[in-house]
Amino acid sequence: MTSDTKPNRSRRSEKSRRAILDATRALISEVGYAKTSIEAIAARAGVGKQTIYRWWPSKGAVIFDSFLALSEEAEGGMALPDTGDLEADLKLVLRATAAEFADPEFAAPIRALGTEIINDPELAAQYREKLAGPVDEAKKARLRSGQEAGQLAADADLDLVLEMLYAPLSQRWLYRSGPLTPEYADALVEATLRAFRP
Amino acid sequence: MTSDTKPNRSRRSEKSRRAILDATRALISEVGYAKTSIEAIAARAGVGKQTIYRWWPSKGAVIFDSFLALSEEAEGGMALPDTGDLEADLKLVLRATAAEFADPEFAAPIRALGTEIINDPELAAQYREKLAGPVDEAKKARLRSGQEAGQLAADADLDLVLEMLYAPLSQRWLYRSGPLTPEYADALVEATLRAFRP
DNA sequence: ACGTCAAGACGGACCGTCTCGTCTCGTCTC
DNA sequence: GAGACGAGACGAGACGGTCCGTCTTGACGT
Repeated sequence: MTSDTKPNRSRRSEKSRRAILDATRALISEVGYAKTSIEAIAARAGVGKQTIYRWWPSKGAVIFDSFLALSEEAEGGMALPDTGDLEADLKLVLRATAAEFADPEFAAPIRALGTEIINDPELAAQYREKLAGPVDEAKKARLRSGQEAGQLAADADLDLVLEMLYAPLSQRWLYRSGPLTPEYADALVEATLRAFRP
Repeated sequence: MTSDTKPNRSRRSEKSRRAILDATRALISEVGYAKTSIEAIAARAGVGKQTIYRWWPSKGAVIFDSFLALSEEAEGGMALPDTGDLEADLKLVLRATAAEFADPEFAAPIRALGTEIINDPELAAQYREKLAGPVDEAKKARLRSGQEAGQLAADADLDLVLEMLYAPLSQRWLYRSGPLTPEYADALVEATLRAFRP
């Protein structure tokens, strides 16, 4: 009855897939999230609309995949610095994160992704699993190392530590409620470590 | 709802204004943000579309005003509890906030507003000034009282304290990255107070 | 009389679906 | 192997929808 034949992955055109993902990223950073339409992506990629609808269920999924592809390219830079000084390492990382957020080139796509995630629980789950998850694990690994070195309370809830470190930064950026200075990043690290010191 | 030179404000129909704002809130909590269109609002409110476009510049502005009206009604309940025990008071408030977020009736409109704010800097500024600002001031007043009672470091940056208290909660809810239990709210308060204790 | 009002027509942008005819494949036959 | 065949993905774009933001109409209130 259901002639809902699923597409055959092995016959998929890698060229079209890349073109669509590249066009998506280009359009988002050029004209912004709101004005990026499926039609525009298809035209830019030199692709039929059906080729997009065949492989992705929604605009959010396309945006998500264009991100996933980007992060997979930069897989190597996943390891966080571990000089033995947790506070110094965290300050370095949080300052870098703050600087990234300040760059419009990075900011626009992340806002686009955030917008989709807020209104699509399924996409949110995928985001946590495939993008945020691995990064958070790397961060928690560094915290655990600090824990073993006695720079963090042994019973500290690492998920909570992570949230207290990053959530204020994310929120300040997302809602544009304040400046993202290196001093702010430092204050965040200092306060969080004070809360969870051994 | 900013600078309207052309239309004559004194002739504006209060009945239509209320009907539009009420219909907006009703639609958002019924069918969700994405499916709430200006046309649907006009039909629901029994109002011509032009009456909306005459007084509001965008869908985001209508949504924002429907919120503003709501918060102005509940102006009285702005004062936070002050029993003298800062930790207990904060736990009470954060638990209540967590419970509010868990209620779909509240959640949907706040997500809608958040979506608009992320992609509209001007709306974000208005949000901070007219909605978040006063609430944050009330919260900071309670923190200041705790500071004077010696329950918080005298040199604590109250903006930072506020962010460390609320941002993790907001982020967890916005991205659905974890449960919002009373225990979580308590842990957040305890960790934050530990970071800023005298 | 004037300006706002409800109602809705209008052109335009995109949506998601649906053909087209073309271009790749793997398979089957000789 | 070589050529014919068929399944299915492809680019292109027409189609009926929804919603946008503007514009027109006639009723109503002051």
